[in-house]
Amino acid sequence: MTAAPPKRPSDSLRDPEWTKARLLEAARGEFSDKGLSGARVNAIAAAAGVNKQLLYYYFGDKESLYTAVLQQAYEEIRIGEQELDLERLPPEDAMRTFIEFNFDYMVSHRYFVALLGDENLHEARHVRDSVQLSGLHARLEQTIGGTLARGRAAGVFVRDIEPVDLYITIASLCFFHLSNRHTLSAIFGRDFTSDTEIAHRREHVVDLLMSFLKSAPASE
Amino acid sequence: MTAAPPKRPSDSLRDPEWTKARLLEAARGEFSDKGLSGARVNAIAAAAGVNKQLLYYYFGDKESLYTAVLQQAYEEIRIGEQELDLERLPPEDAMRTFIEFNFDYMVSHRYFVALLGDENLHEARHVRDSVQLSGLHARLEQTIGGTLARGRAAGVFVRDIEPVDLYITIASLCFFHLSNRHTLSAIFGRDFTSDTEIAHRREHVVDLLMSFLKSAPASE
Amino acid sequence: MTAAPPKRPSDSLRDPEWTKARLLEAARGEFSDKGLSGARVNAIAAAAGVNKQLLYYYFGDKESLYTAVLQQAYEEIRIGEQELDLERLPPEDAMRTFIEFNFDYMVSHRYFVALLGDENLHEARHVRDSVQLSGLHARLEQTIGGTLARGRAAGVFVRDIEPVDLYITIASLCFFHLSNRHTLSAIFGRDFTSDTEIAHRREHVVDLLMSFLKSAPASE
Amino acid sequence: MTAAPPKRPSDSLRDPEWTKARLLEAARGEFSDKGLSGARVNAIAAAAGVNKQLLYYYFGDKESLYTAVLQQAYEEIRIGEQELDLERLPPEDAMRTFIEFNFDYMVSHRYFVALLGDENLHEARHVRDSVQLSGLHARLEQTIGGTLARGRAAGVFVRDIEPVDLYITIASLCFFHLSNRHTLSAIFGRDFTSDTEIAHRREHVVDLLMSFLKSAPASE
DNA sequence: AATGAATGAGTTTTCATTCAT
DNA sequence: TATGAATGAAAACTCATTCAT
Repeated sequence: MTAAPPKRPSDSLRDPEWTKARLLEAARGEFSDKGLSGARVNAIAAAAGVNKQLLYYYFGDKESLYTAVLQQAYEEIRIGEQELDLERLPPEDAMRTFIEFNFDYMVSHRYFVALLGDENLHEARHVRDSVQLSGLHARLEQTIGGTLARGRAAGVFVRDIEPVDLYITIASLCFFHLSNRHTLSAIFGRDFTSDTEIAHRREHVVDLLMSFLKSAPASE
Repeated sequence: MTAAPPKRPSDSLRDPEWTKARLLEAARGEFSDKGLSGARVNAIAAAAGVNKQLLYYYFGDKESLYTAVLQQAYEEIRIGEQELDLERLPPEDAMRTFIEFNFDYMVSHRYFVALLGDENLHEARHVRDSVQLSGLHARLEQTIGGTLARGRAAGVFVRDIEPVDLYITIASLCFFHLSNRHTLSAIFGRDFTSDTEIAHRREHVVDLLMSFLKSAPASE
Repeated sequence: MTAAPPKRPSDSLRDPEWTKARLLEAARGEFSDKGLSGARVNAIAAAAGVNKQLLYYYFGDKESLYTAVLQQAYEEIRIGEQELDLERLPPEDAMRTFIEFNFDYMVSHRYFVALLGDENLHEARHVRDSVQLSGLHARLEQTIGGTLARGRAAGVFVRDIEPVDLYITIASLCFFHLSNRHTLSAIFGRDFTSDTEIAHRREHVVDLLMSFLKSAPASE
Repeated sequence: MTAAPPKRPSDSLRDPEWTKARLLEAARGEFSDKGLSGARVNAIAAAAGVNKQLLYYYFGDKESLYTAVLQQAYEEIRIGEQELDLERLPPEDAMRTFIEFNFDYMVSHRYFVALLGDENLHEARHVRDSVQLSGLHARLEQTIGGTLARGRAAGVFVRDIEPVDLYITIASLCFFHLSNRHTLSAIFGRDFTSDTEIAHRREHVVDLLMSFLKSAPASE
């Protein structure tokens, strides 16, 4: 389940915040289903239950709405990560928690996976230059870096790896099996979306990553 | 480097095979750049240097052309894999070769990455039900399975892992850093597309995967 | 003279009912001139003096507009018939009035003749299954049947004939000389569209039908 | 059953007359099904089993082919009428035979009905000015006129009616129930195409016409 | 005589966006 | 704040016709 739906309008039909939230939610659904070009402004307005013109009134145009959706999506996951409060945990637990959070977040927020896929088709031109987002991600880098450092200090993490490199590896393993689940299912003639398959992959991913961090690099 | 461009028409302007090949090539470019909905039939015909109607004459409609492009893309990579002739190599070399081939193929065939991303947005409805593709991938599964078995028999691979699970893990690590390179670059304010970065990641991916295969699972 | 044009918009350019009526009127003209396939959506919009897209906004597509035109055409003639209020007339007058109304209606509503001709080319697929139309025609059948019965009861109509059979015969004689007037004129090298010719035929048709109804069947 | 299909090509694929005949036949089917605008040159060539370009080679363009089809259709019915050799029959028999021939011809050559309907949509511009056709129809007028005269001379026909007027009335009654059978069936919710219905109508039409010709005009 | 390849002009339809209220 | 009406530009697709062999 995604973010809680905005509260119903108390008694008036005129609740701008609620209307905007409904539009954003509808847009997120449409954009993640169809992509930026495939999405229809009509469909978004209809799904939000408001007049199409309101969308323009609040968001300017289709592309700005898309940007707003992406912005919100990134904020939500990064806030979720911060709320894990990894510093309070021993490094190994912290890392495992971080990996599992990412894995589970993608599973339960498939729209996030789809949105990012589509935004990459557009060369990320809607999120690039967002000061807000770079701030959020600087914090993310620090969190991972801190956990790694604590782990190495404690002797549980042996590998020397850059935080961003590790993040990309984690993200790869949490993201790809979902982003590409349809083609994978098609070419292997098998359904990769069952709970069992997902649980199996979760275990594999966590195992792979943790054992990597804890193992010594191959000497030569 | 992509597939070699079809031979020029010997002496005539009327060479249907060549025309179809040019259309496919142009379509591949447009579809990987813009996605199915974003692509313009006009642009494809123009890029192929032919009349727009020829596209319909040969491929029926936009969506069938898209399907043809995907089909061809899958065939090319799978043929490339088969030409590696992994059976001739000792298991460890075979596996490393397979991983490196996949990594390098994605790097040099970015359109493949983009096409698959877009096709997943459409829930793989253009490749599903392709008998041809499922045959190609059955062979792939056998190749990986064979290499794993040989490695375990020889004692170099300790992990017990399903071929398809391993394939997905490999693909994740070869694919994601490219499919999501734009958002990654945007959020971390850094360019992940330089040769140096790519080489760095290649080493990391191969290292991660090989050491995983060769390591013992965590005892409990 | 066709149906009165809808009232002009009082003071605003935004009068959806008026716009729809203008579109229907323009469509009726174009469809009856060119048929469904020959008609051009562009021409209809231009004739209605509105943007082409409005046509889609209000009617969905070309074929639905065609259906709406047919529906309206049938409604108008059947309403006209009902307004004759045949029950108030003695049966012979009623029947003559009905025949003359039909004859005159076709003459003054040539588009109706053309539309029906074209709709038959399409096997009536646009009017089939219209509940509204079958209701209207059930009433028509009753009206004719009632008049026939009254006439027989009064001894003025001798022939025993089914209402629908009679209707088809009447319609044949009122319709064909108009629907086929161009080929008739061409093959006989004569103009059948002059007022004199029409008046001559009217007399002939009424005479033929009335004398048939009043005559005894050939004994054997 | 329509005109006998042209003889198969004896041994060569190159039999221009046969090819032209197949094209005409295919065109007749397509034009009577879809009308001039609805017909597709592609479909005609495919149905004729020949290359589309041959159609242009033999007939020039779509519209000329349409004209050729109409020309042939008119010739065939008028030749059929002449072959009745009405002069050899007593006038009443001759007239009844003429009426029945027309009725039956329309029933068994529905394409003729459809073609004429469509040609009237085009204001008969494809048959107008055909010297050949006006000759054929002059003869028709004479045949009817002669039969009427013989009948009046013999005292069996009482009515004084112009040959062309009579022809139009006959044609109305033979044509309309077929040309408009789809809308009639739709609006009355009944199938007018069964053999029983057709036989019923045939009797009615012959009865109506013969009794009209033999009856005295209403005195006043 | 016959064919498959190729085309230009046009056709329906879609869609983001703006206007008027 | 909210709405339904209206639009222009462009999209996919069609189709009669011609070219080259």
